[in-house]
Amino acid sequence: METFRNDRLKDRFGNKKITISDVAEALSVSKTTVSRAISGKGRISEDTRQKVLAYIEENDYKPNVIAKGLAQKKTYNIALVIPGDCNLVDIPFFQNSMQGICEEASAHDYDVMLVTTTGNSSANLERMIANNKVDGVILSRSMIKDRNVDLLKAQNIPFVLMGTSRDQNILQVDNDHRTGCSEMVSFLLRNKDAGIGLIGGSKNYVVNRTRKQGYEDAFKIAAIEPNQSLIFENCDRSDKIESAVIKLIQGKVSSIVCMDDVVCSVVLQVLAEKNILVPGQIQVVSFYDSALLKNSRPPVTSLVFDDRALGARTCRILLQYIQGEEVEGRTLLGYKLVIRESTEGGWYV
Amino acid sequence: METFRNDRLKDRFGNKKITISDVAEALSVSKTTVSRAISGKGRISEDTRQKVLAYIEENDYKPNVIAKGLAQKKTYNIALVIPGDCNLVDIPFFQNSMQGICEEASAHDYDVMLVTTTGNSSANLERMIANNKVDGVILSRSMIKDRNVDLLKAQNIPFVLMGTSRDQNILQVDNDHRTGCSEMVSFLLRNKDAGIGLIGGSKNYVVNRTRKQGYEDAFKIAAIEPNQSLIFENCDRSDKIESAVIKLIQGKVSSIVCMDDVVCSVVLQVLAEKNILVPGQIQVVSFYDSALLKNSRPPVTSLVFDDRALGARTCRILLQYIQGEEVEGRTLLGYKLVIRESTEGGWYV
DNA sequence: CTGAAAGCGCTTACAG
DNA sequence: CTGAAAGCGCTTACAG
Repeated sequence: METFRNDRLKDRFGNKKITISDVAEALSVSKTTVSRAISGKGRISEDTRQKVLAYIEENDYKPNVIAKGLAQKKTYNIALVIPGDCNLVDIPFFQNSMQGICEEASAHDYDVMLVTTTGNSSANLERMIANNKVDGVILSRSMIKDRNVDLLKAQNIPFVLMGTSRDQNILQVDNDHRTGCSEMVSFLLRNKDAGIGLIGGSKNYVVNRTRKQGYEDAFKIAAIEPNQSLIFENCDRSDKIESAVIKLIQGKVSSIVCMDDVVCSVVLQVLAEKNILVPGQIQVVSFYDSALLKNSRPPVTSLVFDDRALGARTCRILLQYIQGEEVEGRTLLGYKLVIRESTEGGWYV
Repeated sequence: METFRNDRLKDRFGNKKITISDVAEALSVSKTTVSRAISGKGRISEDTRQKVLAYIEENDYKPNVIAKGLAQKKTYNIALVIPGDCNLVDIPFFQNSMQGICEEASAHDYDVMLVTTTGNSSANLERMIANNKVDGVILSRSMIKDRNVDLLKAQNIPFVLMGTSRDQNILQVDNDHRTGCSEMVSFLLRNKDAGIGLIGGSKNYVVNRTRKQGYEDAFKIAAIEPNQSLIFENCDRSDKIESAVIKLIQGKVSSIVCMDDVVCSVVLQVLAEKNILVPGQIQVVSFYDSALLKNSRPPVTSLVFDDRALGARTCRILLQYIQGEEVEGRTLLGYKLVIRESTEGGWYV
């Protein structure tokens, strides 16, 4: 078996990069001048500025961000905290928002450090902060009780939550799940048929509670009392979902609202096995539309959110905050209600 | 709407951190001594060493890794490159391996920077490298032609591929897909029934080609000629998968081998719609077992890999390489063949 | 065993 | 408008 050894250690000077001193020397100006030409700070004649910029461009000089950071007591890094043990339904969300975050960060010459947290330990985040490696932190979709929040507050580190919290003192950016869910349930309620079941995942996730509020809002708007026996929360395993579906079938509901796509895919399977037609006998909708449902049969009516935009927006707000700009305490992003076959049954029209 | 402004900018000294100078001064020793006590490099009396360590412990001093890095021309960061636009089936893989990478990196006091690449552009990686922000790079599951590899080679940046490449000159760590797939197909071939269909995703992914080789290996071992008309590659959309399944049903195969879980979930759906019993009429196996299939009915026989261990191992090898240690050119990690209901049909026994 | 000094590659008062 | 100098918080020859 062939082995490798890093030979770069020996000829360190093989790929030596050009520094600000080199530029200064070549141009017979001071490092100060070069620095000013680049940063745009401080007075400098347009002439020398152009001269420096031209030289830099031509010789492909890239300032060392680490050194710059040291001098400015900045790192030009932010941390993204994601749960290492999240469940399937959240994964596409993280994937997409991550990309939005990275793009936005890049655009402002920031980089993103990844922190995974397992269970309720914030050891990794603690280490990252102790090491001074980041200027701020993005927390993703949080649990009801989040230790990371406490840590960040105690250390006075700028952070924003990509998600929703009841804590008014923390910056938050989220998709408008509540309004979206309300609108979707209102759509189902348009004929005043209150036989709408709800199946949701763990109540430990704030987002599930928010969605439930949207469901309730819709009933309030329609001035209809929701039937509590049709609501099944904390269905975090497929057997729980299955038994919920069976009860809803027995209850002869006309629709089943799934709080997320994992729930939805199990619901569809169970309905298929029981030979219940969708939407013929029961309509199905999902509060979240991910790639998971892409191949579902039938395609299901769902709320769609732009997670990538969410990530980008969250990142931008953190960066603004870090730079001392004033930012909104809470930002809510839009949604789209997409009607698909799973609610196209015409029997109720 | 309430707004926020970062007040930390004003009282910078509010949360000033203790530096090596503070420690040195407090102990009436030089910074050199403190540095040596911490790093363990250079001669130092056990006495002073303990004294320094005790003080540090007590006063919670954490060296500034950025400054340390500047002095050593290191960053203590590695970059993880993941495709921003990967398809669903890869997401759980990234999620799990990511965690392994982060844990291993943490254990060696390294941190992980996230780089997402879209399409075939390596602009983000280029920026990260130009900015000197990382000591090395982990590339994840690559396409047949990967521009990042060219970039990294040209710049002479240490990197390892978490995946497989035919290029013998790049460090690679991967699950042993080939042997695993071979063993699974051998299991199906144990009764010399060659009616085994294969449905796979895009051939642009190296991993899909590797899996196919495993399939072929098994036939070779059994001295049976595979029937080319039962092999369907490049099924990257569900309609392609569906038509492949239909042809396989017409071909009266006894088994369908799915190259990944997305393929598998579509296959199961189509079989259910066509009222084909699994495993009664057709057995189904998948080459990769992710959370995606967790709720499948019936549970499917599959290869299971430890992606988290893969990530950790990949990270370790990169770190060793960066430090100048000798490492294996290629490392292959094990797998487990898990027999589940989808192949438990007794008709062929 | 220990320390003064130079240096990593930048920025930024301060002085001119 | 420009530059010398000090400084960010470390490390590391070099000398003692």
